[in-house]
Formats: sequence, structure tokens, C-alpha cells
Amino acid sequence: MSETKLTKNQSLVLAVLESHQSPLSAYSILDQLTDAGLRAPPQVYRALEKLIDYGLIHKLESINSYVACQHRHCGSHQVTSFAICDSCEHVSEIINAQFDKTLHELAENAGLTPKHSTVEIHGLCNACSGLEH
Amino acid sequence: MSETKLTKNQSLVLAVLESHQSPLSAYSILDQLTDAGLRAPPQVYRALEKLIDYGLIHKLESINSYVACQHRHCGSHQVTSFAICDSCEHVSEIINAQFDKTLHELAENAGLTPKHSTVEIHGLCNACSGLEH
DNA sequence: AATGTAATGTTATATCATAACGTTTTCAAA
DNA sequence: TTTGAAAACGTTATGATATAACATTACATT
Repeated sequence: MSETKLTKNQSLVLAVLESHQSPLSAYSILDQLTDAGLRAPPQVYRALEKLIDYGLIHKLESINSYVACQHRHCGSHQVTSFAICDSCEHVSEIINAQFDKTLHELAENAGLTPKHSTVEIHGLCNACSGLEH
Repeated sequence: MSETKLTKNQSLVLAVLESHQSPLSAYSILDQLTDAGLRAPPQVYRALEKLIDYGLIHKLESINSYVACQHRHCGSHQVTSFAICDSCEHVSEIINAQFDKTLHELAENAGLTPKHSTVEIHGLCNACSGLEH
């Protein structure tokens, strides 16, 4: 899987996300692509959907924003977890096989066969913690 | 904390959530309270915000919906995790101290001091898994 | 060239959420 | 018991996020 060639809009959207450290909203991506000819939300949302399918980007559900995947070939079905700084918006993507296993067990214990998990930890990163006193 | 007496709108909103098994959107709650005299979204959103502060309800970020807390006095600052069936919308609330610890460690390892975490596991519950094949 | 499929462009609208402002209620301190 | 500050409320408007629906274009395969 996943030697898929990206379409023009998909490439444009991915390039915008890859050029930012922080998560972006769909409309903010759209704003940055008006010069490239994009005019309407569906053009961005369609690209985002495919890129998520391909595992190239992730949606942060708790802040309705999107980030480029920080790993090569993050499989689309893997559990991905995020550490999000509420001050500077820095996002770290966490991959941890043991944690995946734990999550899976938790689901099974709750009577659920897991398909996809959202794990988003909010707080303050070390840099921002240091700035407050 | 938390022997707070609820206001009229807070009580109305909580009653609607408690009378449902499944998560509800804010607008769906509003629809069910028109007879009680509620007219506008802020009336519901303001109540939801307070109820979340009090730990009486939770927001499911991945589906923009709200559920009554399944535990007595879920502290507002605790980690709460959810197992959500994508077929029947059944939601189980998971509380597990060891898992909280694991999440906390994960955050620390990522250089983040955690304040609040969103954990929402999607999949199929046992009942719905049995129906398909 | 004809055809079928995926991608695109476009308009409109659905859905989720909050700003802003004026009024009413609550309730403890004077 | 008054009264004044804070909280809750009602209301209008609007902002922010996301998708339905349909016409058009691009392009690989025949």
C-alpha cells in the first residue's frame, strides 16, 4: 500500500501542512492556497480526507485542525497519539506499541473491538512551562 | 468542591443527557428543550460548559457530542476515556488509574506537562459485532 | 476518437459554536 | 430590608467547521 501518487490539490494541501510546525484549520489552509487557485472548502476537505486515508496527515479532533504526519508512512490504521501544547501549539506525535496494546485491552474490557482511536493530551510543553513562574 | 446547586437551564440540559443512552449534539438537546422554553444555542452551550466544569457531563470531541457522566462525581480534572460504538453509538466511560499514569508518562516523555486528555476509542461493540459477519 | 472514472470547480447549505449586549435573578453584605 | 455586585438568562447576530449536490474537466484505456 501507499506508493500512491498525489493529485494536484492533495500535493498543495500536504505542502502547506508540511511547511508549518503547528496544526492548521481547513480554512486556514484554504487561505494559503488562494494564490494556487483554490476557491472553495470542498477542494481542501477532499484533499484532507485522502491524505488522512493515506496516513500522511492527521486530524486533531480536539482542536479541529490538521497536521502533517511526523513519521514516514504512518499507516492509516495505526493508533496515533498527540501531545499538544496549549500555549505554543507545538504538537508531538507519539508512537508507542505498548501503549497501543494497552488501549486495545482497555477497549476489549469495555466490550469494544477498536478500529480507530483518538488520543490527544493537552498541556504545556517544557519551553512554555519554563516561561511561566 | 462540587455541592453546587444547578441552575434551571443546567438542570434541563443535564436531564436530557441523562435520559439518553447515546451522545447528543448541542442542537439536538436544544430541540428537546423548546417545550421547556429554550430558544437559542447559547442557552444550551452555557449550560454544557458549566456541567463540564462540574464533571457532570463530558464532551466527545471526535463526534461533537455530549454525554452524561456515568460515574458519581467524575472530577472535572480527571482523565476520562471513552469506548464508542460507531454502529449503535453506545458509549462506555473508562476510568483506570493505571492508564492515567501511563498517559501521564507518555506526555512527560514527549516533553509535555499534561492538563487534560481526550481519549476516544472508536469501533464496534460486542452486540454490533455479532450482527455483522 | 469514444468511453469511463477520478479529480476538480462551484454553489449552496448544513452543522457546530460564540460574541455582544441588555435584562432578570440571586443572594450576601450593609 | 434594601441594595448592589455577580451570575444567570434571553436574544440577535455572526463566526467557524464541514458537506451535499451537481456540472465540468483531465486523462488513461480501449
